[in-house]
Amino acid sequence: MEPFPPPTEQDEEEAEDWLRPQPAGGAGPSGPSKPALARSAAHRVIVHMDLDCFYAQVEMIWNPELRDKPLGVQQKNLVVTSNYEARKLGVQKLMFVKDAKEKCPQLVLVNGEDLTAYREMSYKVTELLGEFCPLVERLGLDENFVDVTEMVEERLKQLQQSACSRVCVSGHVYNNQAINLDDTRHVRLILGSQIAEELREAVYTRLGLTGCAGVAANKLLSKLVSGTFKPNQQTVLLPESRPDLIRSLDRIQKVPGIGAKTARRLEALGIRNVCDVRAFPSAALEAELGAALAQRIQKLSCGEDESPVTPWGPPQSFSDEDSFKKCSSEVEVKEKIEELLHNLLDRIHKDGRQPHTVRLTIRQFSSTDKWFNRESRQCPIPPHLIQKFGKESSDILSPLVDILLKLFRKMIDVHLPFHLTLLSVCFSNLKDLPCGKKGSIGFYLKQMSPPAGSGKRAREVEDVSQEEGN
DNA sequence: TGGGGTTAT
DNA sequence: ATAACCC
Repeated sequence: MEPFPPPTEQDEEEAEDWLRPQPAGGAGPSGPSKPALARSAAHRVIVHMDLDCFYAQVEMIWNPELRDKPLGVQQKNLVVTSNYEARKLGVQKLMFVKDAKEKCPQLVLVNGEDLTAYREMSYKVTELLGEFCPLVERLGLDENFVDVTEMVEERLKQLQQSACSRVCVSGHVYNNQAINLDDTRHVRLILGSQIAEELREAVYTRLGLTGCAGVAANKLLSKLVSGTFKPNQQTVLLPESRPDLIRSLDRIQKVPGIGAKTARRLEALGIRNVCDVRAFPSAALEAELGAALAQRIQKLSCGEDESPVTPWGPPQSFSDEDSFKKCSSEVEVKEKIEELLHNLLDRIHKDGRQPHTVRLTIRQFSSTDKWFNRESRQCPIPPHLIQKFGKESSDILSPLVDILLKLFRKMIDVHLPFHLTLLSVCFSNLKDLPCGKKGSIGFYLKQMSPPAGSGKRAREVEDVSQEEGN
């Protein structure tokens, strides 16, 4: 499936992850194969792209009148994102609506609980990046990693042939470090910064979105460096500045891959920052966390990350959820499930593949342990129902509701009182249609354009005080 | 704290 | 099925 160069001696040591065939997305080196050159690339060049306040940007594209106003995107009682106008006035991410309104009474809020528009725009970005280079990995809706090593190697070759060595960095250099053009690692990263600039430019001119980029030798470093200059700028990290970037992580949880749980366990060991991790005896750390996690953490703390950029293509699951103050009767549960299913069936229909598994997730109220008391049950979808996903026949709906209510009763004894605060339905184990042919690659494109003059989306939220549920 | 996603166990 | 991670 992949033009894989025959192995040589030097291959043994230098074979890097990105050289291996990728699982999905039709990824592979394009153009003429040049084995010797590709293999000599001991260094990868990775771009991390991070769109600026993504939800707010999408809203401003849909409704340009919002552009010069302080804007917040609201989900339930939270302002999950705000534009820079609002941030200047003190409205930060994940602020309570109440606090945000206090800080900034002129704040305009739009409801962002329906992610459809964001999701569609997000895939357009990933797809656009995929036009430049096949190795694009998504992280959430607003971030992408791009492995531009191959592009850099091509440009490096051209540069070396053209005898004129005028290369100029695009954007910032981390720490303002001096560039050494005799160091090919520097030159590669500079070429990477030029590519990053082109990617950002394309995303802006074709989709109207601004964002930041970081350029470095692996995913971890590119992600860390991309945030150094914040709205709509980019930064490249040269190898000599790597220790500085790593040291700037004052708290261990800022290392991507180390979340709340491990951070707390590490803190119990007296480990607060990256330097502490490295100073800590490996054996003791492995005894505490297990070998796999301990070794990963120590690598990350040194800025080492060999994980490849892995394109996923279309999503591997579709889910829809809703949270609320209270849901305590089976009838309400059924209504909520029907709502969730409507949205999901539509999305699955547009996708074209068929799910083979359904899952229901609930969250029960508990005053202690405020969040994260979720449980779920899943089951295979009966084959005769699977067939019906392609058709628009709405008689899939009630059998699915029945299945989901059975799953619900596995978790909740409906004769006893209950108090739910969240319901979620997830379809997974997606498979292409048996007929084949059309379902190939390309991966995802929906037709949707901003409503031009057709009025605002009626999504503005005037009154925040309304409650859901009973 | 939302409304999603992923992988590892 | 859960638990961890990411946004």
